Amino acid sequence: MGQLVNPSISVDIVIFGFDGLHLKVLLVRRDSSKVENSLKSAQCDHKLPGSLIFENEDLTTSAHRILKELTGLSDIYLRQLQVFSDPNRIKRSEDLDWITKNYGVEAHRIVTVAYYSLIKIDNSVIKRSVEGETSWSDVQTIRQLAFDHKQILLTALETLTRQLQTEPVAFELLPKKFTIRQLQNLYEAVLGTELDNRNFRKKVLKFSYLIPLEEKEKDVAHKPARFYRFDKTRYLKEVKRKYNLSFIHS
Amino acid sequence: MGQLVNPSISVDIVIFGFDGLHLKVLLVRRDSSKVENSLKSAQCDHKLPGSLIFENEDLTTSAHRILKELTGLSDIYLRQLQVFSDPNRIKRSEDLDWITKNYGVEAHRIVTVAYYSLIKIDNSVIKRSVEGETSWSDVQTIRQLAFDHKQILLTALETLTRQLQTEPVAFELLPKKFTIRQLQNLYEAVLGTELDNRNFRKKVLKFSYLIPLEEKEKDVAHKPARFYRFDKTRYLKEVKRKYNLSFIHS
DNA sequence: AAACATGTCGTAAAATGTACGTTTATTCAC
DNA sequence: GTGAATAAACGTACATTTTACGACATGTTT
Repeated sequence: MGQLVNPSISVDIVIFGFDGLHLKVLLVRRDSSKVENSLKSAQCDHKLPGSLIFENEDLTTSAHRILKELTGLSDIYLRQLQVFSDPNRIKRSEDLDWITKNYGVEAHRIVTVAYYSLIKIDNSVIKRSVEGETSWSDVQTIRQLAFDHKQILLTALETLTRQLQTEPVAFELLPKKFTIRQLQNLYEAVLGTELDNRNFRKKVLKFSYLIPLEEKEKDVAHKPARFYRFDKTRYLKEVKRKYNLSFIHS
Repeated sequence: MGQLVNPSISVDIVIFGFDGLHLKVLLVRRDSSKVENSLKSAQCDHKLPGSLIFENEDLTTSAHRILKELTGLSDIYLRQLQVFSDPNRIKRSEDLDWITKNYGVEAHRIVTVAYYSLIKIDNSVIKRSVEGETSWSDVQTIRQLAFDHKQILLTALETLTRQLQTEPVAFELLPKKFTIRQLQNLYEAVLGTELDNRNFRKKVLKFSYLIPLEEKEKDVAHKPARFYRFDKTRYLKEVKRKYNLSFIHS
């Protein structure tokens, strides 16, 4: 039996945000000053926020802790994505150096548990984390990421695309008050398609959990749009109702 | 920083099978003879097949290895489910004893990566694994499992239910040649509903990837049903076609 | 031959999706 | 002010899919 030392475990989080037009992801710029033979290519020094796990705690708790450190918030949408465990996922010497410098550990192998998280982009995110400067990047323009983080991002994107069509996660990315147009822009940005506004309205306005507010847009050069909010309680009721009905039909 | 020893990592697999009427899951009976203060409750000594991971390999590879040991097959449907990492998920002294005896390791904490797998139940499964006797159990009748394996099973069931409605995974559970009735029985067993046979037929027979065969049932007390097979290539073509079309519509 | 279970065909109503025309409220340029 | 521009909001006709269920065919058991 090839009894080796246990791998280290890390948590990495794909944090999505939406600025009204484009889907964004929160990245950390790796601080090259810490590493001796500093990172060469300027394109390659961004990574997903994350951390090696030393604490004796549930990994979801660790992920929430990382989110709290970055945003100050603790009630953020978070979901486990997948484990990335390729033994060779971190093998480049500059990557290993960075880990040693940053965490003070000689890790021979790191298995990472990827999470993805949806936040309202207006929630203040700190400019500087323990890992380096943070910034929002447009998902479409990202070419390279450190380690296997590009692959993790792609997996997260797939999951988001699928989930957006089956669960009401869009509202995690929008402000509390939003217009139908904003909702549509989000769907168009993530799905990469144009949608017919008239049919989109008809569809979403049927949902009992989209509550129209009295408030309307201001200072726009057209008929001002009504604001709506998402009512989670009503959503759960509607889901339950559908679920019950499905047992009546033959 | 609470620098502790890295947790051990295990892989546990929920292996589903279908006997024509009921959804089954492959369980291992824990060998109590190995443990000094042997397991008391007879209901509690079943677990999911799995293994602690010592090898320096991708966890999916480990899962495939475990499946190969159990079934002799290597082309089995396998999918990562989720990580279970509660620090207290394994704390009972008899559980820790069993691990020590079975793996020769004093594990202080085990993080497990759960997989789920779908197999044709007629594929021979070995009677005795390194962990103990194996047997198929009816999913509906399972009350308790060792560790947090009941929770893992429930998560797998949820995933299977959802996946059955969006992807053609049913065919992984059925024999290569199957009747529409068998397919319907599977859906009814997993979804827990009765379906209208006439509408079910209409729906599935529209799929181009369900290929009718010449062969029919024999020795049945009614009109013998035609056999069908699943054509994966055609399925992929049909998916691609739909995907392309979705970009034509506005 | 009757009873039975299931396969097979068909059809009408309901629900949902698609395409697209029209009206309304606001700002801005003049 | 007046009209153009803009996007919200409303409406309508048609196509497609889903659901419910009637009627009949087929092969086996008793």
